Amino acid sequence: MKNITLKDVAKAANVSYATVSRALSGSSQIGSETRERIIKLCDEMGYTANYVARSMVKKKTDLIGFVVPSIDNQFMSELAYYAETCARAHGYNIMLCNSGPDLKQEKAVVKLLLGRQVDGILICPQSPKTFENIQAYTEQVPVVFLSENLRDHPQSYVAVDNTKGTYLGTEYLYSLGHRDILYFGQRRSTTHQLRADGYRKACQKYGLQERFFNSTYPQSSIENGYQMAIELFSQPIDYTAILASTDSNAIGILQAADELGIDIPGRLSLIGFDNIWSTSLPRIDLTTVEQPKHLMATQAVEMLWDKIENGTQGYVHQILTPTLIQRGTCRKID
Amino acid sequence: MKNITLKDVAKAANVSYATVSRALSGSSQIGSETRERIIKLCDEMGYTANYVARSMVKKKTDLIGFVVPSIDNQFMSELAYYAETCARAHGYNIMLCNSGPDLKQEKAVVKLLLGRQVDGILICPQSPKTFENIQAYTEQVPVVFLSENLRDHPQSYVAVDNTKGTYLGTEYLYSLGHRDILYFGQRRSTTHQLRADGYRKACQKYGLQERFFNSTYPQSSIENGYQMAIELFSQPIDYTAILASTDSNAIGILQAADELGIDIPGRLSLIGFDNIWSTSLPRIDLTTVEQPKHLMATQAVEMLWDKIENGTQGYVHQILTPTLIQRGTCRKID
DNA sequence: TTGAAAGCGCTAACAC
DNA sequence: GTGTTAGCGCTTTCAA
Repeated sequence: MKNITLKDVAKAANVSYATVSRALSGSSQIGSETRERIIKLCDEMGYTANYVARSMVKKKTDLIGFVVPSIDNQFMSELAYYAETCARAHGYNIMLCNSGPDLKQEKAVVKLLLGRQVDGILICPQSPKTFENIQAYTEQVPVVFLSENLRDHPQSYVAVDNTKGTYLGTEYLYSLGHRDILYFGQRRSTTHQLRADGYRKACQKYGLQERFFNSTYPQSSIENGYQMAIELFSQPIDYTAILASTDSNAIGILQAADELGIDIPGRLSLIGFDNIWSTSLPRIDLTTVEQPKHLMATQAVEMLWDKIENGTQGYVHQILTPTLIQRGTCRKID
Repeated sequence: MKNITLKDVAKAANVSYATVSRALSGSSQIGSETRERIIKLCDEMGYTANYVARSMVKKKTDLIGFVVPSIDNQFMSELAYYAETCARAHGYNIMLCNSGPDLKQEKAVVKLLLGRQVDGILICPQSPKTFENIQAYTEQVPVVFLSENLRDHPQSYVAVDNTKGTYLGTEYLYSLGHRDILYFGQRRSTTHQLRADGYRKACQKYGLQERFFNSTYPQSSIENGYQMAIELFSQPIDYTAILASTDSNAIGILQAADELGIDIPGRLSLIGFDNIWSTSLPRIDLTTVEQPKHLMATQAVEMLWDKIENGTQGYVHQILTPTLIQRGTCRKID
């Protein structure tokens, strides 16, 4: 299994190994006939360039670290797909790391990635504390944060306009005739605060009463959404629609409603947020606010790419526009 | 942003840089007092070992290539999660590559990974042709195939016992009183042939008539399942249960049945295969055959690990046992 | 126990 | 246009 190196090829071609290197790198400093002869020879000998050695001298690995709390999360895996594809198109490869469940591990993987000499890091923060958690490293390598709003932190990130998203959702419910809309969400993260803000703004605009139901669980999940919804539904339902802060929460609400015989959308309209893939399943068919995942991932990669290739300094906060996906969980009322 | 190297630390510590290397690698060839002094110093100076340089001399990168058709596929992303976690626990990192949609790209990414000097490759084949497609490379680096049966190919793989899975499903339907069971599946891949076999075996065992409905689409997906189901349901339904070859197909069937007012499980029982996460959604609640994803991924990583660390030759076909997940889409009949 | 030095495979600056 | 050579940051003999 001995690897064929540049030297081997050089020997076979009877040239110095710098010449082989030139032929392969497409340098202009070489005779086209020599070049072709060498390229052909490399092919015949089954030579594969050693990227590690190249990285060594170039001080550049063409590697991007991709850090997510958990790649099996639907939202993350979609982002990962687009990010990997886009990165590879730019000549970069992805090193994948799951950062969950705690800040310690998140920090550890970022450090590890640094040791691997990645040219940049793309990170979906696992918590609002992530920024501070890895601050020591963000000075050593270009980093772009993805999917979480960092608000005014001096770091580049790409996220959706969360406030606009919930505003859109609320407005849509209003246009359908709903006047009593409940916001169902988490308290903790910045993202959730921004989403609550959008709801609040729309309520003010349309003169609706603000009604919050805040989950005591820090993480949004189907299970948590379900538990909270059961609690919610034990009280009188004096509203006609629910705006959930995430699709997971919304699906949990759906489950609770099904069990309790509360018809959605007959009795209650429901809107989620994220547009994860499952929401489009026929039996779920959840009306929701879409995060433009393809665009988010692509923009994040290109932002990072720009930092790496051009050494662009400073930071940019890229806020993408969400769109409402109308499906079957909302109905018009009078 | 100048990186601190061994040399810098050595200079500061007033020792040769070999000594620093020894201190860090936990060599016994060093005075414990020197070691501690150096380790402390490394910490203070914020030294991070350069993995690329180490790889260079060790001729080992501690990197595993992970190739999947598309990471946003639920099944794949679950495997990826477990694989990454397990690999990292063994000191390896994952380079992620999407191989879809064609064999050309699959081959390209494997070649790329080789150039990256990965120590091994874990691959979820995108087609039965994958084996031949990348054969040129499987001699150059340890490779473990994941999730597809390669049958008698002389390559290591980890897969579920597909035949047993459908056998289990058929048997379960039989135990529920079903005597007319339709198998709904793809033709192309080995996996699907094996799944069809399991159905066939169970039919023979229990004296049932074999009834196949084969999709003309090569890929299983909700959309394809739906289209085929619409076609299927345009003919008389003279069976009481459907055994679908995948969860995606099953969910497509569910959609078609919903639209046509065919009650599941009232009129028709339905079983899927894979137990992808969506099947557990409250409104889907699909009875299905589980592939032990955690075990599959872990075993595959450890198999690869064994090949890498111990240079284990030969190949092993690891066939894992599927289990039936009873949920809400099957009912007892008389 | 420590230091000196070779070399991993490659790129790039410098000669010719 | 092509060859020579000096490293990139590290591990690992070999000497001391």
